[in-house]
Amino acid sequence: MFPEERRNKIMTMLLENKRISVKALCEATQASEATIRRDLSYLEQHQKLERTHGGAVVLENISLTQEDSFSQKSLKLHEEKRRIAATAFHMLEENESLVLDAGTTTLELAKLIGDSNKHLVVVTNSTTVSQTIARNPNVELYAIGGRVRLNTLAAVGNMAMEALERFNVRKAFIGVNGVTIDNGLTTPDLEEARVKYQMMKIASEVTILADHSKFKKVALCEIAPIGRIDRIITDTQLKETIVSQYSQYDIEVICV
Amino acid sequence: MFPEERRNKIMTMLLENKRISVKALCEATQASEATIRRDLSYLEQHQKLERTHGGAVVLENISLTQEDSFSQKSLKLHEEKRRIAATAFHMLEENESLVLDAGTTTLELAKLIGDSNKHLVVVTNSTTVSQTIARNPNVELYAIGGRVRLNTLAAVGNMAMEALERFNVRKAFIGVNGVTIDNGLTTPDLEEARVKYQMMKIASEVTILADHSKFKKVALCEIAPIGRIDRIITDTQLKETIVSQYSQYDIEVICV
DNA sequence: TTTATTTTGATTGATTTTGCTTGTTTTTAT
DNA sequence: ATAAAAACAAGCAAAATCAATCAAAATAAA
Repeated sequence: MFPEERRNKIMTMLLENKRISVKALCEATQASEATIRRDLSYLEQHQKLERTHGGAVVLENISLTQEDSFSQKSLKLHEEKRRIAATAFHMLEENESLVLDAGTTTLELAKLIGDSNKHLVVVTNSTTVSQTIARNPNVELYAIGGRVRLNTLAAVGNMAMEALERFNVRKAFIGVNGVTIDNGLTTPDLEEARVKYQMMKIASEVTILADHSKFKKVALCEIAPIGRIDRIITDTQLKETIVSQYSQYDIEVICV
Repeated sequence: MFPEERRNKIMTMLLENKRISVKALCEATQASEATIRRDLSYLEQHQKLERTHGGAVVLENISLTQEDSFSQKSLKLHEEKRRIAATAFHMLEENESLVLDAGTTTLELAKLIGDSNKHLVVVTNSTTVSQTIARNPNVELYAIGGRVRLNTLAAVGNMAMEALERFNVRKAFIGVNGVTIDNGLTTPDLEEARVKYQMMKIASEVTILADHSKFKKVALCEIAPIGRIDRIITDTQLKETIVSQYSQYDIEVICV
């Protein structure tokens, strides 16, 4: 068995079980432990796996809070979210009013607002967004109350819906989990979907923040049909053919 | 199970629940407590989590500027506030409902609730308290919305007042800036005073959390007369003569 | 074929990991 | 306040795993 052949086999076996022991690899390849270890060392140096005492495990990107341990891909996706948020931020004019929902991309926007001096009126149902935006003393901040979903820290339910009704804002920035022409905008949780829809209703201009991975995906609950929105900000990896489809519905697609 | 594999599992489990106990990890990984503790130590050193007695919690990237403006206040008499909060916490029964206002002492109480498993229904107008309490998955959390005062991160104003009206809770825990027999409970901001009063109205039992430094002080705005409350939790530095005065008004004063 | 290079497997001592035990600290209950 | 219980850190020794070294084997180049 050639060295490369053996390394391929190692990777195959590793990906099957997410883990693999040196012993199992010796059996499978009929090579000595020393050879296997050398292979594992090599593969680790080439960022193909992570060695551990007794074997190896697949590279995982755990830790949502620790950004340094993010894998290449999710780091990149994060970079894209930041660019999307930055574009949205630059669309904001002085003294404009906006509503922000809960989500990772909108949180990025919140960070930009929080670290700026822009005068804004912000409405949000997200505890996290509130706290972030509060760093900017020039913001007039309105928190939407209601039952709090603990995993997203967003207020939902009737109270949130009614509270939102009282506001009228210029722009809405909404994060979603799925975007398609046929199924429109979708998200996994029904109550959050309703809140997001309500946010759209109270805004004169609706902008969706969604990186390319959200397109052609359908989540469980519909927020609104695609015709309900005015603009999507996404990243440059979105195919031109998809962009043009949305243009037919009078939706401005901004790729950054 | 390899060490790295086990640590990945720990992080996965941790991120699912925001908190995890050593015992649960022993069960899940079939490793000894010593091994788990070593792993937790390792992960803490690598800034992946925060250890606690009995387990670990996710790293909260607490809001920075706010944290600073808080920190000076909360550093002062911090020990006392923690003890006061702990006493309040032990007064809570399973499945009880309570309302918490914004403040450093109530935030200490929120931390205790957040790090516990107690089943509770919590109503609060504080973004910070919300986020802290949300660490406890057994809490049903209701956020009070409204205009957010940026320096305290508390919702105030008509919206907050109306939202509070909808609730009826067992216990209210209120922080104040001044406590006297004649002027009652006082605080510097009028709108916060009104919210605090509203919180008292919707609770069947009102407990004031105030360290000894708040006594014989009068702040600008009155929250409520002293007769309106049922109990004060304070620290042991409060003079006995003062304690007895409040007893005449049927107010239980607990010094811890 | 001869020579150089790479790869491999075996050996050895070093390192890592682990569970146990000890006594200490922290937490909880009384 | 005090006692009991739980959780902890530190040290230890056994087992597993590893890195380093070196010589033999395989491969490539001359």
